[in-house]
Amino acid sequence: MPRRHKTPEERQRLKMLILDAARQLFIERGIEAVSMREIAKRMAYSPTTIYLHFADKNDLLQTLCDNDFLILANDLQHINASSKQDITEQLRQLCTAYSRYALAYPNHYRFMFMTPKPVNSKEKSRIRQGNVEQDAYAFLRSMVTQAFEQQVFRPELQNIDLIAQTMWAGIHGVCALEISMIEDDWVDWQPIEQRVFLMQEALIQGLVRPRPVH
Amino acid sequence: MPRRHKTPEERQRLKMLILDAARQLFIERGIEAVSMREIAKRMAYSPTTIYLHFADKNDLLQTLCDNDFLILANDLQHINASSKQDITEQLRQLCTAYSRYALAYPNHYRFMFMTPKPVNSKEKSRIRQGNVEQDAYAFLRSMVTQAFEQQVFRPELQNIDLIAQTMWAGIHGVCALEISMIEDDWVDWQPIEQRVFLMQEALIQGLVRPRPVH
DNA sequence: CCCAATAACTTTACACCGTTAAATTAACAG
DNA sequence: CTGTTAATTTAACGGTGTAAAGTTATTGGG
Repeated sequence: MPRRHKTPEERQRLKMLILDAARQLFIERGIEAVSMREIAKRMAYSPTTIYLHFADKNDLLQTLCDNDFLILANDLQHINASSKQDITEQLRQLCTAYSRYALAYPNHYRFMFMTPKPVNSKEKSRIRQGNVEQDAYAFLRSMVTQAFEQQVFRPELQNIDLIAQTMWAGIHGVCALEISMIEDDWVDWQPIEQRVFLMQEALIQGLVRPRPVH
Repeated sequence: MPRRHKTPEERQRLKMLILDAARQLFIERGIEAVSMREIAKRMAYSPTTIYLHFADKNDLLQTLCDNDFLILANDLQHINASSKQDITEQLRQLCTAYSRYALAYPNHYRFMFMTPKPVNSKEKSRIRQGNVEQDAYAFLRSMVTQAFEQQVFRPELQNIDLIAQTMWAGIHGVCALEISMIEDDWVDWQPIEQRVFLMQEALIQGLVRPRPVH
């Protein structure tokens, strides 16, 4: 029973309904269970209705993802609050918070950082790039910049993006291996907390200028 | 035109034919183009013939993967040859060789280490686990063990697997981000060689006992 | 007040996919 | 020569994403 000229609020509500159904399916039964037909079934609409609000499946997933990026960025915010602590301690906390997020929502994380995406996805995103409150990379980068200005890194390290990307890659590596290989009993995996912790410490030790020995 | 009692050699040859077709498709058009039907078309058989030699698609891909694991392990072998060099230099070379492999065959790498696999895959593998010449993790682990015995690591690091897994995760992180995010222009990615190099150095610096300062 | 326009939604359809079951073919054993 | 059986194909099932066409029912304009 269609109504002509749905209000923008109603259109938004339906869009949310789609996203909610998708997210629920995503969480309950994993990413491979998320099909357009399944989403539609769950919200008691026909599959093609979804295409009135999203260009295609990827667009839908991308939108779903945007939300998760915001949640991640938001999770990181509270670190800065306790800014009495020194900057390396804050970097440590950043590593911990990031890995906690990744391991708490492995399905989301997989889609966010472990799946190649079409190139056009940036323009459509509603996240404001570079905004520290919405863009987790920007947050990391700004923290690294702070540390850099306090000259905590080894003197030969002069490229802020390179430092930030290396830290990211380190923690990402631990989380990504955990998510992909958790079922694999080929390797005698050590506890994930220990792996995160050692990576974090190794990165700090490896990148930070050694304290002068008296 | 079926022949009764195909010889084991012929059966093996057909199996190879399937694997070759799959691999070629894999390389040419990416993993999502590798469908049973496409493979069959390429080798001018019917799709169902494949199922006479492989249990299902995953079994096929797993077998394909086994080969790549062997190639990786083989790529690493020659590092030990030049064993005159000190062990940290060998660890550096291991990092470089690993990342070179990952970035040269991103599709293979994706499937090997960035895709969750069913649990039963180990039993069927023809790779001998723990064999340094066939198992890349065993190779890394043995090299870390050597280094450990020479007491090159920081004294608080006593868990060999933990050290090995952390080194792996670091390099994996760089490669995995590169492979997944290469198209992403959100982040101002620094050159991949620099990212690999800094990770490698950070890991060494972070894990290795500092030389005593005179 | 009525009717045509159109937004909202559904039905149908296409071309794929992995996989199974049944049918077909042809070489061999007796 | 014939029945058996291995090798292979055809047909089919239930799934996928998505495009095109069809169906309503409300609404703005004459």
